[in-house]
Amino acid sequence: MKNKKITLKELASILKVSVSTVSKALNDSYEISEATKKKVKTAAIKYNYSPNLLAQGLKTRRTKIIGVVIPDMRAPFFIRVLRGIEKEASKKGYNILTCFSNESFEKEKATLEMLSQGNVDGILMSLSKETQELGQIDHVNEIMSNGIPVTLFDRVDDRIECDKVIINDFESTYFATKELLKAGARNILFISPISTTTIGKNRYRGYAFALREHGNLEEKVLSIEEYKDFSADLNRILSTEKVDGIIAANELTGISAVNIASRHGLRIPEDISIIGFTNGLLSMNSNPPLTTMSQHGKEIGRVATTKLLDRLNNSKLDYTTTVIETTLIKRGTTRLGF
Amino acid sequence: MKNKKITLKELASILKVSVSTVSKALNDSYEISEATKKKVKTAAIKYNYSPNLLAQGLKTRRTKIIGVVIPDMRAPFFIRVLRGIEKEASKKGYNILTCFSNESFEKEKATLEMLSQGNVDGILMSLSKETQELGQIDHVNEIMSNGIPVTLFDRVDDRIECDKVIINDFESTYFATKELLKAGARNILFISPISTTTIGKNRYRGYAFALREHGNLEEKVLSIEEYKDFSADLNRILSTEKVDGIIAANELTGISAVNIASRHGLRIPEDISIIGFTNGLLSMNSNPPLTTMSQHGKEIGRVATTKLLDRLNNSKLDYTTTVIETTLIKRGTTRLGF
DNA sequence: CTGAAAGCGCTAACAT
DNA sequence: ATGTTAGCGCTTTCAG
Repeated sequence: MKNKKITLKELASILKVSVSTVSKALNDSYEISEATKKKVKTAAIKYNYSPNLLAQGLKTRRTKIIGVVIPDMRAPFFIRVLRGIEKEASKKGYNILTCFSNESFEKEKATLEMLSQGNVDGILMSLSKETQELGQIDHVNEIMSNGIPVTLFDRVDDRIECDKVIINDFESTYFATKELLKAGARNILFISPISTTTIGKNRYRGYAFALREHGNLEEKVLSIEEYKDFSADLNRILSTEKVDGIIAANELTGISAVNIASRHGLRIPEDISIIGFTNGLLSMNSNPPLTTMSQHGKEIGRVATTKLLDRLNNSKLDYTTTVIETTLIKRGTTRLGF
Repeated sequence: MKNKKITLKELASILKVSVSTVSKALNDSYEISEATKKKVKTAAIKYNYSPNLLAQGLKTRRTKIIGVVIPDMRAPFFIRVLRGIEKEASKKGYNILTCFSNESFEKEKATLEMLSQGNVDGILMSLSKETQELGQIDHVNEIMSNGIPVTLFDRVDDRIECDKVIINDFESTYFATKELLKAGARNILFISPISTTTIGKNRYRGYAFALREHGNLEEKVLSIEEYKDFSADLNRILSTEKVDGIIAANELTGISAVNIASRHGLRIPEDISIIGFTNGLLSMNSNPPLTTMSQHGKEIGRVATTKLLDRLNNSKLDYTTTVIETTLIKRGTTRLGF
């Protein structure tokens, strides 16, 4: 009996009732008697009926799909966020349409345009690097003016009025730097491949502020444009300068720093302490395991999804910004007990 | 002028022509004169018209969306495949609806059901662990009988008739094992967290075959059920037995093996050689960097997408299985020159 | 070359 | 409590 898809109309004619009766029965309308509801529902199962989502969406203006725009799918952080989003969304009966902007403004814009063509009820996104460099926000505002709510996470823009979920970037590097200072480090290098993003800037500020507070210690900053040059750059710095602490603004550079320092003959954490960002698989499995600021990516995804779904059910809510606090996960690249 | 979304009907009334004329003009129908085509198209841009994908899909039975079902989003391999899929799909004007089965049969089944409700033109998927353990294939056959083509990748089932993209699992571990033998290893441990999947079984067979060929060397196999027990299990083996080579059937256990062996006081690769699977960030960034079998995940994704899209355009094609050959990436966990 | 009209599968007033 | 009907926005015969 389970076979080809069947339509409402066909089901109605099998049951010899009208389509609207079937539709209402399936949707548990108060207008329909319990008896027919039961009859319709069992028939629906028997004939393997399931509604055509396109038709339903066309009619109700609801697709139960939320679009997710991720800047970089290689970054473990975003993957964790995605996990959080997927879990929460599927719990609430929503599906996710995942798209990647690859840090490109044009791709991001094109993605939003396609998402605005009726497929999704709302959008979760993190701004691409290029978008933040260019300071563009029109494309985001435009999709919202089309009635599609957007919740931004991680990389946001103050000028966009919408729900946001961010981490306390400034404080996280501020505290990370203080930890290294407490452990005795005085020559702390800050490594960032995201110095052009809002979050990258805030992380730098936290680092710089801690140094200033601590007797105006000298800043050492390595901004990375291309990953391929990074190794050479860091090696040069380690050869020419004394460095006894490193703070990396993302996971990958943190891990690379561990490996490079280690090959450079430095003992970790005896000679140099290192703190990274994102508590992902890389950090857990490096040698030694990397002390890192956990951004609670899954939680960010979960909260962002909740906020978006809340808004879908009540568009009158005030816009809010939620800050997810980071946590320092102490592991082998920093001295114990500090 | 760029503002709210506008419909075909509205555009038609602005231009004082019929909706069908507008529709045909936009779709470059031969029935429409060049003059009106031009007029319509410029107006479409001026008034920021773009078609409602739901309505279009309802009518044409084409959504330009392909569903992707991934068993485990933490696995770097699948993420790489996803990248390949996304890139190829977006190049061809398709979007992807990404879903995760989390290695659960029920979730996989539910996902396929939802994907069969009209949202997607076709499906790319890799079977979940549980699905393979249970040997279930009905849910896949059912969605295909609903007219939605499926292309399986990596974890496939011979009993399902569809397009497939796989790697040469047997050969890859066969050659990997031979490499370790050539380097002098005689006590080679095979670690697998996927021993219940088809690919896991084939990888085991390749390993076993190489040992048998080489004078019936003794097999040592560690099958992992739970990651959390893994560390203890491996430590026990390393304490009680002589092991001078390890082949891990996936990336994560390969990396963990490196760390555990290293903490165990074994020098890598002098005392023990290790080969992992998947050429991901973890392997590149371990210490020492892991020698690994690259499965060319992006290529798998690209090819699978191509095959699916080809079938969407011509459902009469014969089903084919494409094998993507693995490549051994030699790095620091195996001795040079062997 | 253009337009009227039917209909994809569904929901929801509005009858009855 | 059930049915009739009018669309959602689009494509596509079929007429003109």
